[in-house]
Amino acid sequence: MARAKKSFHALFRPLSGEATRRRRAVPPEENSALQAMWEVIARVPRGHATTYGDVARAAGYPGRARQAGYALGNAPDGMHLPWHRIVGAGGKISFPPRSRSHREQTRLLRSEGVEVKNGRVTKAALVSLEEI
DNA sequence: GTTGTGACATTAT
DNA sequence: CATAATGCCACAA
Repeated sequence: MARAKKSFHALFRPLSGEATRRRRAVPPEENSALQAMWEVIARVPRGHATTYGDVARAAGYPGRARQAGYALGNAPDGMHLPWHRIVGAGGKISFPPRSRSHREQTRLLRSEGVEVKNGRVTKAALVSLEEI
């Protein structure tokens, strides 16, 4: 009885479906990294600001500042995140000067007592999320 | 597959 | 102060 050799594919058959990693099209609602960052952003206190890097770190993703930016840009509108409280390293507003967003962010920050000078929030306004 | 882009950060020059 | 080089990683094309 010629025992049929199992085919290569049969031997390396998918470990039951799960192995079929479905990359692509990960809806933000299922992206735990984004979720974590949204959580962090939501608790940045009024009258203060923090940085993208800080958000990423506090969310458990150190070194992924860009993802923090991505998280903000893709946050559902209904979430009402305090997006204006997130700034670049050193307190620098990350939008191009004179852009709509830049002006709006400046306005919102000032409206809650944060001093913004030359596109930067003062150091005193910056809060490390470790302290919260 | 690869490449380019980006609400970034850090370090070095 | 400014620029460049890296690192980082999801996405779109």
